[in-house]
Amino acid sequence: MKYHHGNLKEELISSACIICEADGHAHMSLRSIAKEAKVSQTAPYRHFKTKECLLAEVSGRGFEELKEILNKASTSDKKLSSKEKFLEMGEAYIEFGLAKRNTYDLMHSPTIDKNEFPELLESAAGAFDELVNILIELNPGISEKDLGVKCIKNWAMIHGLVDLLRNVSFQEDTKNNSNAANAMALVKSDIRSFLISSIEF
Amino acid sequence: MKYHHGNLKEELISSACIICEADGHAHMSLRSIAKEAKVSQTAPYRHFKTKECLLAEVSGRGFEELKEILNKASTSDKKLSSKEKFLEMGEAYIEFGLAKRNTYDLMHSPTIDKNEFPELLESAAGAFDELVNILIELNPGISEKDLGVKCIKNWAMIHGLVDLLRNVSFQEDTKNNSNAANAMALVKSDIRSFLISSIEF
DNA sequence: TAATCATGTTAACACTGTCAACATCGTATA
DNA sequence: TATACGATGTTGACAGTGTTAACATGATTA
Repeated sequence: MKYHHGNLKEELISSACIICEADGHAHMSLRSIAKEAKVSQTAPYRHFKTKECLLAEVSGRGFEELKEILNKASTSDKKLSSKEKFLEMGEAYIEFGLAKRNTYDLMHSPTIDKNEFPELLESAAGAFDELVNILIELNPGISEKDLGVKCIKNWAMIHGLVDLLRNVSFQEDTKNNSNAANAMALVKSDIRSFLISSIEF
Repeated sequence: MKYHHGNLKEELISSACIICEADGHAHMSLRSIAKEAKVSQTAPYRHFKTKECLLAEVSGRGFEELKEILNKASTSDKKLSSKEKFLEMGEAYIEFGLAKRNTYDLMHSPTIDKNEFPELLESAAGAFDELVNILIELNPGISEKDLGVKCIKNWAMIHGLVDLLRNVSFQEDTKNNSNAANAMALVKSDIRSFLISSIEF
């Protein structure tokens, strides 16, 4: 029955990560995660100035995980061409967006003002750099300007696709025959093919 | 000193639209907009079952406005080629996303479960159809499959771009020299050129 | 040993969405 | 025309939220 917890900060963060992914960051309360750590409601305030600060931490971990995933995809020991590696990265990114749905939301939520958490900007930039590296590999000698445009183009397309894949849901039972839903179903059924025809290598 | 307001529902919605755009939907309280309409805290409950229902209405208006904007861009009386019309639409979409920042957020926020508000799905699909129409114009005789892929590709790219343009902000004072920020600045400075080279007509 | 400081607790504040019970008004019907 | 009723408003209350202030505890360090 020790008064001090010992490892509270870390435990709060990892609880927050779990709750965020389970319920969405909007439904996460400081009190609930404090209770989960068997600690009083206000204990978190010894470690985080505000709720937003804790959420920023969760978001940061998300970016770190994403960066790792992208890095792993592009440096897998399978003998892949640069193009194939890029495709792997694209698929990994999409998979992350779909699997860690709520975390991905938090990472892109305006709830957290990234300008107030510069380390988030850095983490996000780190993920971007994974993209930059592979594109340089694919386009040796490309000008900085062309490289920038190419990066944005591909990033925007894939990032936008994740958003569409998640939001333009169409339920099986309801026959939603809108153009949007039909097209989306088509893409969803074979993401790899879509990427091959849509990525600008 | 009339007991009944007369036009409360409409006034609540338009107040909500204004407050959402000003403060962001997360910071909008039912009570505050009730107060603005000089009506008791619980009056909104005569017109909206929950706060989410009111927000859904706001989101719906956003989609309607977007659809109008896209339609206007593509049917302007200027003598434009189909390509140019498409570019106008792209620019208009991006402009909307940047100008009505918080409304655009709400429209894509997971706060509102679109499956619970089918009319939202319809509105969103309506905006999508504007895109479909112009692409058919540009590609007469295109197969349904190819059309779908082309639509998603362009939509995803532009939608993703909006997200990037807003989030990969770089402050002038802070010299953020990440690859991401530099590339973004480049694109931002000439969106039209970026679209020309990135849209697949 | 004593002082200090990080880290915990308790109590309280203002604010939120929401509900139940009651009040008022316009209107359809007897 | 009188009246019953449904739509629309109000009051009061509840549980839950983020946050702060004041206090308690325990480890570290002078």
